[in-house]
Amino acid sequence: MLFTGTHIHKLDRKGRVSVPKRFRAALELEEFAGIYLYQSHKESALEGCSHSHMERIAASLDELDMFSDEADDLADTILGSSHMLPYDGEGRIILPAELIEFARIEDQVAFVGRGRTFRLWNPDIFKPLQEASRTRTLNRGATLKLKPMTELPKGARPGTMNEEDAS
Amino acid sequence: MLFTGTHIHKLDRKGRVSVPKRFRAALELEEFAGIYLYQSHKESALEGCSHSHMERIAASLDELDMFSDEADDLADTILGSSHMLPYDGEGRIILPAELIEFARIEDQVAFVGRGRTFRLWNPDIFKPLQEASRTRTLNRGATLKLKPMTELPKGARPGTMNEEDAS
DNA sequence: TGGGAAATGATGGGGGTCAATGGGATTTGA
DNA sequence: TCAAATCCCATTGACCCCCATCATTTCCCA
Repeated sequence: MLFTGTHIHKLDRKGRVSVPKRFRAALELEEFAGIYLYQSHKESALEGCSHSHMERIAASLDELDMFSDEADDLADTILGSSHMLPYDGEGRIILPAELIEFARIEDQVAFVGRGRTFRLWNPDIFKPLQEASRTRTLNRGATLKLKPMTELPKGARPGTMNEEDAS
Repeated sequence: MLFTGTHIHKLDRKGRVSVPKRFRAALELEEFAGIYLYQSHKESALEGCSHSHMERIAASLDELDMFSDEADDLADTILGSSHMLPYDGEGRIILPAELIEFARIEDQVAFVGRGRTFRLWNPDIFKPLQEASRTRTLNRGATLKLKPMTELPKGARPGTMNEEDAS
């Protein structure tokens, strides 16, 4: 149930692109056969997630004060600008023109796994950023403190579903 | 079911507008085939929801002190000014003149998903506001604290069908 | 271990279907 | 009786189903 790796696929003349088989497999138990995409806040990229992840975002927004400005902004930015994209018979989606333009995608799309979510990039834009990010990580000598297995929620091995990152 | 995305439809000469297919699908199990609309108290927009959500609002109002000013005001603004709008055979509603005027809608209507509810806007008014929301969200460095999967309602998660529930 | 089937995933494109829209006809209700 | 709401049907264009082809990987067996 994790999205991992980078997969580059072609955007065809009809605006369609195949969702990588690995990603589709990670989504196959979902009630909605397709993915959600919305514009990233920080990057020239698209954020992608599953239906259940989107439900989780909506449920989390419900918890914020219903009339707070922050909830309003997040609802407009995430829920209001998201696109629900069903697969066709071959597991492709149609990338809306608005999103193609935003992410400055041309004839290729990079699907980049980020665990529970993934991103879509113009490969030419993503590549140098990835290198820079790798360099920063190395220079920083960053290490990741792993949670002990025993603290993970039940069923977290194949069907893991608990982390806090929504960026 | 969730309301997501922004869908722009045309308001015809008879004051009719098609409810987006995706939104109708999210409502199809409702007992009332149509939607509720009322004036937003913060924005130049219309709040929209399903019959069952309106029930939920009424129930929440019940919990407030029955004679408080706040309950009075909310009852007036929400329940008192709400319109129950049935679909015609093609899934359209007739937008009451009062609401068209309030939201300053002209020949187009933007349906904007907000999870359990949605809003109707004049697209020309909504667009710059959405941009501003995005900017504020970015500057605020806002991240959404996601609820743990286990607190989501059944059916909102794929785990309902796999080993996670078995234990 | 090399090479060729066979299976599977990715890509291309034709055409049918249905959602969105427009407008006329009929009914309802004040 | 008139106006507004509802029903009904026509049009159109985007989307989705289907199939054909191409590219890779896997598998099998010599």
